[in-house]
Amino acid sequence: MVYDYAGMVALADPTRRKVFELVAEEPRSVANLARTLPVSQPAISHHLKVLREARLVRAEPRGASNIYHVDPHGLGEMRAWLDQMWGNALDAFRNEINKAKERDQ
Amino acid sequence: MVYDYAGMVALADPTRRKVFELVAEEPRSVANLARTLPVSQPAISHHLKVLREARLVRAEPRGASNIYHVDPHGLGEMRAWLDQMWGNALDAFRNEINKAKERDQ
DNA sequence: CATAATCATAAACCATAACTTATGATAAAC
DNA sequence: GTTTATCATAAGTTATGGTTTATGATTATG
Repeated sequence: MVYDYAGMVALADPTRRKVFELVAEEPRSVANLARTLPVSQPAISHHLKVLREARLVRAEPRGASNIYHVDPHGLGEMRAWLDQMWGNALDAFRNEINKAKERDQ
Repeated sequence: MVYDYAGMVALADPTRRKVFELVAEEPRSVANLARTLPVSQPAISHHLKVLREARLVRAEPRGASNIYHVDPHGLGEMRAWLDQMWGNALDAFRNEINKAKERDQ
């Protein structure tokens, strides 16, 4: 797995999480997001850049606007990595339980 | 859903992620983690506190030691929340696709 | 009882990152 | 062609968070 955790970092910030959720709800322009959230337009642009580099969203130019959508591929990558991580964690946990049971016999 | 994202924040830091992975591999004491990783013992304690408050790990005193384990319940909560989040995101994405198709007919 | 080991917390420090204002570039509208 | 709207980037400030050293509390060890 070559996933680099960028998605975790991206979604760890509350403002950025809100941006993502709004974009996930329906595609939106930067201006729309800036109007909706209580931060400046450059702040929105910056958050979108982080989300973009984490492949959680994708920009699509429409005239002077940039419409942002979720990127299902990036989302899938992150999901796969997390599924594996806590799959491993839960497997290890089950092993511990079993070892403990054997000891107690 | 009342999940408060603490798990995302917890796993966004590389050191903390490493701590979690080591604990997930097998239960470990604070001293063991401090010996294994290139950070001080207080740093380890601090990271464990964040992971604990996110309910990703659980402490179990054994003499003077504190043995940390993964907490399957907290892990399950985070997983459920994420599954719902990107479930919603992917549903919304599919809706957009369908709307676009209808428009193009 | 004295010493050593384990751990959590507090204080201080520093790097990073989240914001703001300012600016320039591109595209639409008039 | 001028103006207006949209957006990204740069510079600078503030806030946050990860780290270390110092310390005290608790538990085992001799």
